[in-house]
Amino acid sequence: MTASINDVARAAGVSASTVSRALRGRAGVSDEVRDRIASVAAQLGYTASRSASSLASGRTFTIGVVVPYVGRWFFGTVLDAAEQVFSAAGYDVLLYNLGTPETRKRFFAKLPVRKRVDAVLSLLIPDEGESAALRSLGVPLASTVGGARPGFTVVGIDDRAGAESAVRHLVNLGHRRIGTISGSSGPLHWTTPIERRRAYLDVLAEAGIEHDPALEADGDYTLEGGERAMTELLAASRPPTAVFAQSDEMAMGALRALRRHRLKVPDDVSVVGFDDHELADVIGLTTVAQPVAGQGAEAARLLLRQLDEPDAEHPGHVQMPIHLVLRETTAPPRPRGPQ
Amino acid sequence: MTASINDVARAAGVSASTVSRALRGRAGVSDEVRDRIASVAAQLGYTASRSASSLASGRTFTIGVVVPYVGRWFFGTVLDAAEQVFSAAGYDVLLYNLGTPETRKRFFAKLPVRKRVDAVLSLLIPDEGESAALRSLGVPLASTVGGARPGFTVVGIDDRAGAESAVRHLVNLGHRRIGTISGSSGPLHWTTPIERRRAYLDVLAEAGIEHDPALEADGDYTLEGGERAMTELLAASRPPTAVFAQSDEMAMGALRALRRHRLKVPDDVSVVGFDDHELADVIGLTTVAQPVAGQGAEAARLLLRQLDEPDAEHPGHVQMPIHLVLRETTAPPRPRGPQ
DNA sequence: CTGTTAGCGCGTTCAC
DNA sequence: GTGAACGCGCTAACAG
Repeated sequence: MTASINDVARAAGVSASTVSRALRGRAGVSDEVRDRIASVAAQLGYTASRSASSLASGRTFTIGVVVPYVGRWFFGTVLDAAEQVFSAAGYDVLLYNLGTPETRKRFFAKLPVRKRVDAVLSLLIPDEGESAALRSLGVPLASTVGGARPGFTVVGIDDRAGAESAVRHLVNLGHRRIGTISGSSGPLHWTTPIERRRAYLDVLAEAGIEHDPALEADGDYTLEGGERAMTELLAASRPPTAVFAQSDEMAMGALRALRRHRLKVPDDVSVVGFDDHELADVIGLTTVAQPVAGQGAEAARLLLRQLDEPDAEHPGHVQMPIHLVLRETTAPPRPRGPQ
Repeated sequence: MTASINDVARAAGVSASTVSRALRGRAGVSDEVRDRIASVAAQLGYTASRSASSLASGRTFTIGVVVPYVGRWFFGTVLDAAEQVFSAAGYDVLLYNLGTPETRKRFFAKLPVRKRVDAVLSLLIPDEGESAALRSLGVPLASTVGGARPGFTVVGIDDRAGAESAVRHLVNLGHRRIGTISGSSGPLHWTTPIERRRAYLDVLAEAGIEHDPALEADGDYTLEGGERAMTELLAASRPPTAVFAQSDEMAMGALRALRRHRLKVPDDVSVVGFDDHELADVIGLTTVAQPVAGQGAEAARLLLRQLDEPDAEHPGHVQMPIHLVLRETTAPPRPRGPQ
């Protein structure tokens, strides 16, 4: 078996409490004894049992991170950044991947994080019941998605402004028939698609362009969905000359659909995405860049700060900067040929 | 505070041990009592403290997963699949993201998973010392990368055969100047790049093509690295007409470099990748497909089986199938113009 | 079928 | 500065 605190105490000729104090850097241990204990512990390969110490102290030094799909670039990147911040501070990360409705339901029903974590970072937007469940844990909560909500520290972006800059860019290029590929809102309090869509409608209205429902399609935030949605848009009686895809992955799907239809980008159709996906640059995709890793790191930092200073004031909502990145998938509309 | 087992016991009019037995579905509790306890527990929102129960039972119901970069598609996808298998079986996942040398060193020095996990899945290839450290944990070990090694259940692919099929494809198309973009082997026992490179050399030799060191470049397994490597290859006195990139991300970088050099793919240069990245299809990249999620799920299943049947025989090495996917980045070399 | 008794390994009072 | 005693919440072995 692995060494316990008593093994170390015996080998060092002291009591277990002294070992505990010494190893955790608490005051009240002479330097000589402290050194002796440290060397004995190292020699025995001793590590305090997390189960035992959290049982005794009530702290777990563990953060629960809840993610819809770790495999997707966006979430993987946020998680990566957050994990680095947590582990640098000595916290472990318990990961919950809640991609399917069943796993999600099971998670919120059983709340396996109860009594296991000191805080929770949610990369998914909980609905009312799920929010309440998380709040019932009684630990600090943070999120990198969705709008401000009670009990959570939310680090996000201004979805509205981002989407506006994308659509306005298309308008400024001279496009009048501008389509959009949205993410399904689903049954959740997922405000992002709502905000981005509203921005789309607002900019059209502002430019005096009448909204045509045939120019909206749902891309489900996936590549395949984006492809399907673009195909739908192309089937309209008067297809769009430009498309605002509300995520880069859907934009990539749209590009694939366009290629299959032998349409040239940006000559025949312009495409703007949202996110600045790692591969957006490879593809030359014009997009709204948001600091994905930055949001994960910032949310993690804010969570740690709440753990350190439980009584201080903490911001409920932080917005990170965004900007439009012009690349090669947008251009003025082709001069009208014979209609 | 949250309810403890004693609160439930008191409210249900039974002892704590009966509650424990009832809630874990152990035999020896009458149906009537079991139901009563279940409803009381639900009402009180009781969940057993994992710290306490693992302290008492010695089991943690937690799996440690060690990953080099969660943000990269390959690892994110493997992790996603593995996590689903683990959580379906009632296990939690402790994630360790070891991207930088410092975090990696710290992890193996302190081994925070000690006494915290029932098993470890490693998505990185540990060197000798790191392997020994993991073995010292005394728990089942599995990995989805690298070759067979003692103490680990390894789920992998035949890197050699995969790389051979890629290079042979280029040879069969008629290419004679075939370059390769390799992943740096680094200081680790990372056999993948070695195997893939050897396959490259073997196929060239087999085809009677002399090996030209100027046609090899290191792409560091990243997009940017792939771009740099391709740029290097293009600077050779006689650049390649085809390139085997040892990962799709490097292949995408190569494509970007080629576009910047105004070279057409596959007309001027053919490119083959390795992995079948999610976006390979969007880009039309010819590549060697490997079941990425499949490897994660299989490794997870094998680990769980070891946990269930510690004394049974367990396979040390499993190989998953691979196959070449022909898309649009490969074609016969352009007929020689005036040299 | 159920209750009682001991720990699991540590942190945290208190004394000394 | 150090040690002894207690308890964190639960499971396991033993009675009955």
